[in-house]
Amino acid sequence: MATYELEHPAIEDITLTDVLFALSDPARLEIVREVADGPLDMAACGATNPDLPKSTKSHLMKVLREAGIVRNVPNGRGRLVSLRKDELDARFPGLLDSVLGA
Amino acid sequence: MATYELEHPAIEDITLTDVLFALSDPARLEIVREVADGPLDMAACGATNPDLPKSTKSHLMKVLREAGIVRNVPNGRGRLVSLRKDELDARFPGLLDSVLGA
DNA sequence: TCGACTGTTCAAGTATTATCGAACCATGGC
DNA sequence: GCCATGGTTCGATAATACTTGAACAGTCGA
Repeated sequence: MATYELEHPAIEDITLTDVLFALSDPARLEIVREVADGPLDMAACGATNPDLPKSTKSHLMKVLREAGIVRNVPNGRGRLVSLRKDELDARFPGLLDSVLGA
Repeated sequence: MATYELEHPAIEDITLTDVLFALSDPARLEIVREVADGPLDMAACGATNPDLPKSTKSHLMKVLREAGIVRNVPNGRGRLVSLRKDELDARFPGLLDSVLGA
């Protein structure tokens, strides 16, 4: 299942409210913080919630991905998660930095 | 009913996720934009939705107020709504500007 | 090729939010 | 004092969102 590409919205289709909503959940925000320093194996994300069911984590990732915040590409038998920082900065200047800096 | 003060959270009790959630709704975000230029009579807010039921508008305001985004004080027979800009800027530097600038 | 590992999707249940009418209340103007 | 104005609260219903188990699929290593 880690073989195919998942859908990612184009930058111009990303909406501010969707981004804000995705970031408004503590668990999702935590994942974003973890990924902010560089790409991470999806399995390595959410280390703070080690007992989080995988279906739940998959859903959290889906919300972040569909909001345009995160990129999620196949990587071996797993997936690699990265922040779409440059694109987000271009679309919503300063937003990500202010959220992550808080 | 416009006589008593409503509850407003202290700055230090304002959480980032609550703020982001409050701003993640288009109708609420619109109200914030309207108020960004200065205090406004509550009746004047949401001019874009003129047929919005007052109970609905009151609820939207409540979410914004409880998130710490807006101040809502009695004013004659109505209420005056204003942005808690300075406080928000102090607590989450750059956040408001990036959201409003988007 | 056969497991073990990593994730996705589906479905069902739960929980949170949104919406809006109705009842109610202060204030201001007459 | 009375009424119209502006807004809150409550209660019910509808709509979203969250959570999780189960079933399934691609990949890697032995």
